[in-house]
Amino acid sequence: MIRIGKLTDYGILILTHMAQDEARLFTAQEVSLAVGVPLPTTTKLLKTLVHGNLLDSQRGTKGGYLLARRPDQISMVDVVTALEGPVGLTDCGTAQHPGDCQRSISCAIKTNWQRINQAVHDALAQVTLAEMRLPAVHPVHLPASRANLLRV
Amino acid sequence: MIRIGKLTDYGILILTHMAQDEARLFTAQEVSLAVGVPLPTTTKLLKTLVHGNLLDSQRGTKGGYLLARRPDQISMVDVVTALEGPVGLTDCGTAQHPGDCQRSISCAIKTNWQRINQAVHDALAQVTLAEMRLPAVHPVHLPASRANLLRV
DNA sequence: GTATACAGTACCATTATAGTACTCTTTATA
DNA sequence: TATAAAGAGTACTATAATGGTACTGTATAC
Repeated sequence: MIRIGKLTDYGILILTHMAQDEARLFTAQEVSLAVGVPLPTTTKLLKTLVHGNLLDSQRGTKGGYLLARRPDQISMVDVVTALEGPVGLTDCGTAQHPGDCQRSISCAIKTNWQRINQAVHDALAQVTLAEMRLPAVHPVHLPASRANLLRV
Repeated sequence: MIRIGKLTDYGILILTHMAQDEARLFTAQEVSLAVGVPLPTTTKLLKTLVHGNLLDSQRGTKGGYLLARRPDQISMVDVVTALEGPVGLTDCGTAQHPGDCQRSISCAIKTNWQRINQAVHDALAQVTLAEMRLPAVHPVHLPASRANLLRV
């Protein structure tokens, strides 16, 4: 249920690593090695995170990436939004009756989904990168699931 | 970000429809027509919902499906869990260091993910099928996103 | 006994995701 | 000012999950 992609997982790993030394400039190669994610994938993620305004980049010989804000100013919504795309909902109605809100009950449902969405959004907003560095209060070990997916 | 599949969306549509007449027996065909989802897909979903103990089924000529519990006793976690699979997390560590919790920071992150997971879980648990029948307090219309995905 | 309706399973097509490669631009420094 | 280091941008491919369908089996009312 409710999935978060591998790349987002990596992205959080990357940001958490960089948060260890929050003002430092990291090269893509450094990050790749530290986190254990292949360089091409790492660079791709770093670029995306720059686009999402979570990282600043510096080009040239002594270039690299660094956090755009302090770790406690970066929440998981920011990260997930940057890596998985914008918040949004499907069009109203079913496939058979697109946009036909009056005809079906689906529109009322969609608006209710937004209630849920908001709750999920808030949940993600509450956790910052700074907190992710710390161990959870009650660490629990759940059994592994299939195929490297984070299933919430 | 955080996606809910089309089938889950349909499933909620189906359950919401059946909740209109909560003690009645519905045939798969009836449901299919009412909700506007093709019969094969509808039956697949109905079967899955029976497995998830959200519906009871009755075989034979006068058979059909009905809600296993009252609509206010069925939450969105139940539905989403039934249709998208069990709650769980990936294995600890990165692809390079599977299960190697000490070596990397990822394990601490995973346990923190569970905090988020719990929040999401709670958010879904708070909304019941009974509530889904009602219009939201503040209905908002967000722009449509791509490819029939519910993006939370 | 037969028609109806659900149960179970296995399969195929589509699509999103993950991952990679290649070319271009910027900048420090020798 | 030439060069090498490092990021920017884009486009492509393979894999895997999802969505959708078909087929065979089983129960039950009339």
